Amino acid sequence: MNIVQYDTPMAASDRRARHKQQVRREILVAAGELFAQEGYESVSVRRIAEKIEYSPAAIYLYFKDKADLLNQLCEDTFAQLIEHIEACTADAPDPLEGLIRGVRAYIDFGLSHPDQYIVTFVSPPQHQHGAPDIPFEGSVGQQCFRCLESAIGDCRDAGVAPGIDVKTTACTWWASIHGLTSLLIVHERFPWADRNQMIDSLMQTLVAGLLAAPRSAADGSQTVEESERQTSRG
Amino acid sequence: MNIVQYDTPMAASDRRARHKQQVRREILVAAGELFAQEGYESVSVRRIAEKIEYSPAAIYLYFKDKADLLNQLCEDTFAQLIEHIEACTADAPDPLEGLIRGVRAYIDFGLSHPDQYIVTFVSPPQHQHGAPDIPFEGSVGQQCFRCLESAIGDCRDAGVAPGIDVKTTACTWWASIHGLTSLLIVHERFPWADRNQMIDSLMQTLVAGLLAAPRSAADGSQTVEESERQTSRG
DNA sequence: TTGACTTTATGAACATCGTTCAGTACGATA
DNA sequence: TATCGTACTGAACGATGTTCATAAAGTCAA
Repeated sequence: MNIVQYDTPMAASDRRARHKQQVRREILVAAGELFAQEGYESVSVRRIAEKIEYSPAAIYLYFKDKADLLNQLCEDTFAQLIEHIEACTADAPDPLEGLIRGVRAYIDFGLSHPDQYIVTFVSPPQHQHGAPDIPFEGSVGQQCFRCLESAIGDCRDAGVAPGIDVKTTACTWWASIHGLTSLLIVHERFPWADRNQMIDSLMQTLVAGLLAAPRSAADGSQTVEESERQTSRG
Repeated sequence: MNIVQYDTPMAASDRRARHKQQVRREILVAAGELFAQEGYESVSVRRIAEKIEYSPAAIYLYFKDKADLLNQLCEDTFAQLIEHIEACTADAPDPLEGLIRGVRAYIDFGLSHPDQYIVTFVSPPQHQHGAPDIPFEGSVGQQCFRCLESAIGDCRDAGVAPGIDVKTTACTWWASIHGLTSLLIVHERFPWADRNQMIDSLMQTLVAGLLAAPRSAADGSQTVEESERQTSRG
């Protein structure tokens, strides 16, 4: 940090604001590292304070809550998520490839930011009784879901799966992807199959589902029974 | 409860053992209700004790931990789930139909026992760092997963998808199914597509994935790229 | 430089948490 | 009736998230 000896009044208050932002960032970084290493629940505010050599009470000058700390971290990392997905899908040769790359980017991101992923997607939103509704409209989550919707829409428009309902497909895709990501994080000790093989298998299944989707939009709901009849009795 | 006035010595100790089991059950029921209503983290041992009108310390005569309490509840849930699935799949005409019915039974169970489902599958297992591993081998959870594995194995053996790796497929199926179930429960306010349509869409996708699986076991990992090439450039 | 005012940081405290343990009450046995 | 073992409890411990009065430091007009 620079040592400024003679300030104009305005420069002084500027520097104070800058310093405040800096301390705030310092807290976030420390908290982020500890949460990632040992999990949100088992990291105390006192330990975060100790790491940055402040008193525990100081943290409450910068953040409302311990939860607020994590939420701010989530905002940060999910801005990164969108950035990451867009970077991975930018130069895809076609819509389906873009969709696939985006999904892989999502899974990778979740697995490398497990704590933030759990808080945003896995934990039930109601913390206490009478907790304020956190709005979905305009959230980073919505932005993220729209990313998936538009990627699937592009595939449909490109003729990959002309008959699908984009919203339904986006929901089930998200469900599958989230299912794998969250289970791998939460049930870490489960005797999973090989991780990459599972991701590949899921991607293959999702794509196969797209390609096998009904060619006309009308009769989507009967398809399972049709497939089943074809297979089991033919 | 019967009032027994004259016991033989053996009958007396029997009754005491029975009473102990009864209290144990009482604790589990109370804990289950509270966990379901307000979540594991925000229910204290003291509140559970208060509900059954015992002292907090009494609970530790029956359970090692607060976490142990949760684990016992999960065992119960698994047992119910297995029973439900087996009832639904018992008279299936063929393996694929059995698999499909089992999966639907799983989702239905989750959606109609949302709180138990969350406690068992969604909430991260409560262990500190360096806590002893709770063994998966021999647990009811393993039994449950084997149920899915064997259903998928039966499909493979029946020629539905000869080339698949059963374990990998079981894992990804569970991930997808769990993803949908848990998201529908946890993010209740999310603007989902029609619920039944989503379930149908997921089932269709999973079955399509099975049918499109590689016919030989060797080259599973390349299938996504193959499918994609076929679609986007043809 | 002084003195008033604002911002930043802290130590002590509060309520609550999971958990333990010495000690009590009580039914079963002899 | 006396003894023994089990079931149970009250009080306490250390740790948690959070608050608040207070102190220190910084800012700025005079």
